Amino acid sequence: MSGFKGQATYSIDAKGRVAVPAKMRACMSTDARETFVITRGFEECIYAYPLDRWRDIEREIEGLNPYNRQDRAFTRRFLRWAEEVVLDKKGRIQLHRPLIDYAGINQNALILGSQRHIEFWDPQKFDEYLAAEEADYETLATQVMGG
Amino acid sequence: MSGFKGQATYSIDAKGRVAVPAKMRACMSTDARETFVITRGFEECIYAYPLDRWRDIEREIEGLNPYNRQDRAFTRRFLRWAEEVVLDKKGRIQLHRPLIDYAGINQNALILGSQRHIEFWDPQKFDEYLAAEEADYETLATQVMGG
DNA sequence: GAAAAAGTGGGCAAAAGTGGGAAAAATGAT
DNA sequence: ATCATTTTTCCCACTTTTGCCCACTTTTTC
Repeated sequence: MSGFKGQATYSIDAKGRVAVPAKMRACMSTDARETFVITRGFEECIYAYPLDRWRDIEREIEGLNPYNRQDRAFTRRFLRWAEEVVLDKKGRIQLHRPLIDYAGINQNALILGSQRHIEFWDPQKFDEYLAAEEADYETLATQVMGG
Repeated sequence: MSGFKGQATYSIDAKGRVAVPAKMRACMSTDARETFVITRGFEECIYAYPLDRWRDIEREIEGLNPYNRQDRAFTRRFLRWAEEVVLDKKGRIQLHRPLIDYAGINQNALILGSQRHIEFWDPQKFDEYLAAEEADYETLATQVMGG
């Protein structure tokens, strides 16, 4: 079982449904393949974690100190927008208004595989995000992965 | 199992299929011989990694910090174009439009073995690339490998 | 020079993606 | 409490894309 990767641009219908690309569904363990936890992502997009990955994140959260003010603040902000959703028979995920509005998505969604999770973006917003990052790809690669 | 080397010029058909040269297929471990991960390469070409080699790369990506902005940016840009493809019965790889267009390939592809991965180039683009590099081969060798 | 392997091309069936409608459930007003 | 309205859930049908298979040509090998 490998990490999520690749991209797709799919339409969102009037009911807020988007298909999870088959190639991404294939990356998940068969038992966790039906349920995702979706939430606000960093930068203006929606994150979707397969249930088993979400369990790992929960474990990290449980490692925080409830007697520490900052830890409490982070926990509240982090969990606030998270919700569990089940794929329908055609492999679609149901996104709810508040999340769709947060990501600014309408009509089409750009779907990105990002190793441990899937991201849903408004295509235009993603372009703007890429353009706004100061470092170009090659520089970034050298910085992050070591030169 | 040795590294990839050598070159070939094969045709791309209307569906975007190119044969992986038999001599390169022979360089792969028998179990990983069927699946590649293809993605945008540095410079305008397509990289193809055998699955086992890709696993190593994924491990590096997993070492990044999802709570760090730069790490997220790199992960998105890096994984965006990656996709898993399985060779068909005749040993061909399926390249999709976006990658083909990125590399500017039409009709024919120049296929290069490059140690850990295989590269697909538009033949003309590769010539231009060679011509554009300021350092000639001998100088480059001295600089990179130490003189 | 024949047999086998490698490379090229196209057709067909299955799966993926898209949209919409009916049944069931929830909500709210009289 | 009942009925109407809205929302949600489930299922079905259509279109497009993808994957799979077969046949042919060319090249290599013995």
